Amino acid sequence: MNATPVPPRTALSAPDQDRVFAALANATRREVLRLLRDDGPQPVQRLADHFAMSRPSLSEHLKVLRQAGLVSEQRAGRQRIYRLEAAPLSEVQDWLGPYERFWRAKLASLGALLDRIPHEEAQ
Amino acid sequence: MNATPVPPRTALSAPDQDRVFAALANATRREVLRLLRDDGPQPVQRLADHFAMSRPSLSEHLKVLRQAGLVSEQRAGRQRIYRLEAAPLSEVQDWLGPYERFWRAKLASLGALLDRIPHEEAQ
DNA sequence: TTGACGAGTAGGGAATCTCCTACGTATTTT
DNA sequence: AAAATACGTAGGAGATTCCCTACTCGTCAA
Repeated sequence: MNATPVPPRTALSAPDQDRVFAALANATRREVLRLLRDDGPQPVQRLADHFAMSRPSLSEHLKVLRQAGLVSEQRAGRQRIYRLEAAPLSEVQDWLGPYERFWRAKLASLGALLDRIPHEEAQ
Repeated sequence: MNATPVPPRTALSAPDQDRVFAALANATRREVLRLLRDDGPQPVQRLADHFAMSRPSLSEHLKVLRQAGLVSEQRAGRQRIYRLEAAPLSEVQDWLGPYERFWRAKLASLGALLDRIPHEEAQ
């Protein structure tokens, strides 16, 4: 009964939360996270292949992600391997928790409403 | 078997997601959401009581939240009652889904690591 | 050791954000 | 009808974002 199944998670400070949400508020950065998630850790050049923008601009996006704690970098020769760090996303999920009942209530009543509408096959 | 337990949820377009995440990337706006969540729908003046900033500035924050679909406004005399709209937050949760296994893996291994450290009672 | 390569930084420009004060507008009270 | 109330918008200042091109730095290959 002394085991620690889940380590303690410290809630992020407001500025840290700002940084995480701001990092996510950009389609390029979300796509980087998706690539790291689906294709695993990879160097900058391979990430850059997926974007039309200049590589230095992508470098800046990576910096924003790093400062938000969403990715980490590991040097390998002259490459830098970026890796997804999902911990801040679990903080986002924790933040969402208290709101969940609101959208569940809404979706449930909308579902009930839809059920009351006669189903028409064609328009 | 023709009932609709949950209504169809259309995924947000990238610019819409940008708007939601950007709206959340500000402590004042997150606090507004919390107030609407915990204290229910309320007029602008009552929200403004909680902030040091000018009321017009808060009005602009409310506009950002409105444009992200996170709040709705209903006029009542010369007041405008703001209400939490949690639907976009459920989109955020959906977006988080595919990342969940990453932080679960990380937290689990960290938990296991902590379990291997001898528990010391005092420093 | 010289050159090429992978990646970050510097600096700059246009747009956007976040705050302010002043003002406009609709509604309610007197 | 006039004054007060509740709120939004206009316009502006200063900071930040997001993109670019040029350049620097470290590492590997010839």
